[in-house]
Amino acid sequence: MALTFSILARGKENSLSKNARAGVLTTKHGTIHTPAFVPVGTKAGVKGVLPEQLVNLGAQVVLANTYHLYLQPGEEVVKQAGGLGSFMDWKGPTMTDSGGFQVFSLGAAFGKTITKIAKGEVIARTEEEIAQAQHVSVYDEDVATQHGQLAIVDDEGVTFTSHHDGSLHRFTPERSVEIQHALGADMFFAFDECTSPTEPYEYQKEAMDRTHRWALRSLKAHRQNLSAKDQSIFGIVQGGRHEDLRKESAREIASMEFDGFGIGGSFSKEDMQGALQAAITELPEDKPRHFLGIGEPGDILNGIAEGMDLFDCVAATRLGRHGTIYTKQGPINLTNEKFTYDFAPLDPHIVVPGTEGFTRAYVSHLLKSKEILGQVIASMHNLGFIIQLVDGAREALMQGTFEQYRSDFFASYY
RNA sequence: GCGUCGGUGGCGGAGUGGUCAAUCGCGGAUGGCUGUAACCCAUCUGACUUAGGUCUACGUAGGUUCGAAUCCUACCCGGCGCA
Repeated sequence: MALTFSILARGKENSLSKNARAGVLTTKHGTIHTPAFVPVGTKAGVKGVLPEQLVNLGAQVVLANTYHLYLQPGEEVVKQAGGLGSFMDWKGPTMTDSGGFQVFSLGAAFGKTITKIAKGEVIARTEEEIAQAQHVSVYDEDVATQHGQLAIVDDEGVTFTSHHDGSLHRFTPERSVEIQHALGADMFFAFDECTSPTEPYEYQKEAMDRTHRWALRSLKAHRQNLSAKDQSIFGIVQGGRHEDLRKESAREIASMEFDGFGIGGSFSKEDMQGALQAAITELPEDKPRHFLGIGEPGDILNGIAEGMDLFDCVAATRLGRHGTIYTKQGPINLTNEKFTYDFAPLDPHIVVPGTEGFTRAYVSHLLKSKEILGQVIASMHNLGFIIQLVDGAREALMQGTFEQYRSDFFASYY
């Protein structure tokens, strides 16, 4: 077994967080205490933060991306380097995402304002809009350009136009797994289709069924490659915001012999909790669960409450680079004028190793003057904030005080 | 002193008779960002405003014209060249 998982503590019976758990996940490259936050290093590098600093911040595992590394530098380079961890000099456990998210971000979501989390009311597209969108059975080379998209889905796989040079590339579940074997992460995901919440029910169902078939193909491709037996594969639950589909998807994916499970999709904020609850009840207790692409501090605590174990999210580093830092009182945008003379610590209520001596005024200055150090400090701060938040949640679960911990957080964070 | 080129909004720099409160870039303000096409993107950036407009503006002062940042005259200031 490439991976073992055991649960050490659970949320209190009859509490809102009775499904929460704290556990230990072991891989060939080390142990992960869960719940855990997984910093994202899409292209085999967490933007702005050295591996050594990640360790100091408390990071236990990092996640990279198949699509991006396949395009650059190519999986063969990573393979010859000795695998992802060796390539980037990260000594702990690693994960890779399958490229399924790029089906969405370069496909239906391309050039749109809609992203991982949709804002406000989600309105299903009209039949006309759907007809014009990316769903075709036979790939037409001009379709992508025509509709301003870089990814086109069909039943067999996805055709991408490289965002680097416009060249055409093809991903199938088998190909994604093959690349992920070359990347060699301890844990990786089955190839899936992440859908837009604006898609109607019928399409969510169709995409979900396709994701299930792809899951089976991903799993089969993985099990057939005995040289990859140190790697673990996670299946991904889809189903959009519909609770019945989420349930069905979770049941279906759970019936397959995956080592762990991911919950994917693009949500509107209001639908997230419901979709999560619907899926989780169908997942086996004894395997790790990863909430893909989530999230913001509050979303993570809510995910933990529902029983999720792993979280990855680009928000911490992206927000940091763009000038926003997390504080116990909520996020603040350090580039705002009001921080020019604010000589307080970034967040007076926490200590993030490596950034504890910097003032808001200083980092504000660095960010506004576009000094790269500002982005580094803000990214480190945000990663440290999230990791400590999750560490605290794990601690609270062990102590039986998680519900209190969560409500304390929401009482001051807004 | 003569000649010549030029003086435009915080800065750089377009515009060279009406469609100009004036393209664009920088700077500034604010917002966005949740499996990273993301050191990115969006909006605003003369004043007042009942948000439709109103007023003051393209070195200064006059003038031509229905109409001038744009044409003419004088002056002031700057670069360059010659004395």
